[in-house]
Amino acid sequence: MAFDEEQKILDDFVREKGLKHSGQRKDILLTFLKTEKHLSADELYALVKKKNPAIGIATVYRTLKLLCESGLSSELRLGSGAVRYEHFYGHEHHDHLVCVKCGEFIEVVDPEIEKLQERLAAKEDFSLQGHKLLMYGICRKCKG
Amino acid sequence: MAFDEEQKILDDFVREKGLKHSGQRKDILLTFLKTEKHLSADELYALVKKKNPAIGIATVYRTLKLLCESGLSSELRLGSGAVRYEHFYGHEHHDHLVCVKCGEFIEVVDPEIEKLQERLAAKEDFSLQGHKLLMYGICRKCKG
DNA sequence: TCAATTATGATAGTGATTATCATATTCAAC
DNA sequence: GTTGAATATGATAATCACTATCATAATTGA
Ligand SMILES: [Mn+2]
Ligand SMILES: [Mn+2]
Ligand SMILES: [Zn+2]
Ligand SMILES: [Zn+2]
Repeated sequence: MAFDEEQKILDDFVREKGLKHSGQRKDILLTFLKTEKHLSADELYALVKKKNPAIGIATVYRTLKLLCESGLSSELRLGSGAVRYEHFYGHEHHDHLVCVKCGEFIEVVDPEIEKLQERLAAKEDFSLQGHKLLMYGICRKCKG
Repeated sequence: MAFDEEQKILDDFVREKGLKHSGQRKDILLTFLKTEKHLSADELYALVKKKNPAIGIATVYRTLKLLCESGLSSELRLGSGAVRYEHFYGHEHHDHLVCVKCGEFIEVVDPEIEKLQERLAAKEDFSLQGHKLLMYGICRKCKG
């Protein structure tokens, strides 16, 4: 069975919090991990239902919250509309170029930008904990 | 009467779009301009009502949309919760340090970061139109 | 096996925003 | 100035993405 590491992370998190195990959470986790996309709760719900049609949307929301808390997933908020979730564990930090035409995400990192953010925060005597950088524009494909 | 430039921008925008003028929009604009804060629609509504108690929240939302379209205001989305609006016309582009404790915004710019974003986008053959950089952490005051 | 505790699914409720609609205003043409 | 077609407004219903509630089911340590 794949995704052993990720499953262990969730199991440990659940145990540590005094929670109990459930098949639904496992189904949701595995479905989430199988897709490398930036999914909304609704989109993930649709996918999980193929494997387990009895599942409820509330459980998907509850599980996504656990995945974020345990470090397996992280939120992505663009404009209005639903929050999207992406893999976090085992993925390097990255920022996103978002195509305003087709909605495509391009994942990017620039170590220099990361460093300059630290410098910028330090100048304000601000303890930087994290950041979200979204860059909007037109992707290569959409430029034609 | 102050804010002549801004009023002209809205007037021109309204005329160009074939819309009509209204006192409510003027009240909302002037109230928005008088406050240098990052306001939500509800907060602005509360302020405008002091000057014009008959005004409706729907008109505040409609006007904020016009202000953004005409380049007088721009949206700021942090986490969940209401969208916030800040002055755009006559203000240099800037990004924000957001204190996760007190909610304070610190406005910052780093020309090098701006430039590196362009380089990053160019590398992906992506036409950059804009960006939103939010940096989260603890501000000087909250560190004590 | 048992009992305490947590998980689940259905669904009601919420908060922010948007749509609808009857009425009021604006404004160009007379 | 009056008119009338078009837009604006305020009240409020509707929507969207969640979040809370609750009765029932599953988990788990004793
Ligand atoms: Mn990503
Ligand atoms: Mn600002
Ligand atoms: Zn594209
Ligand atoms: Zn602070």
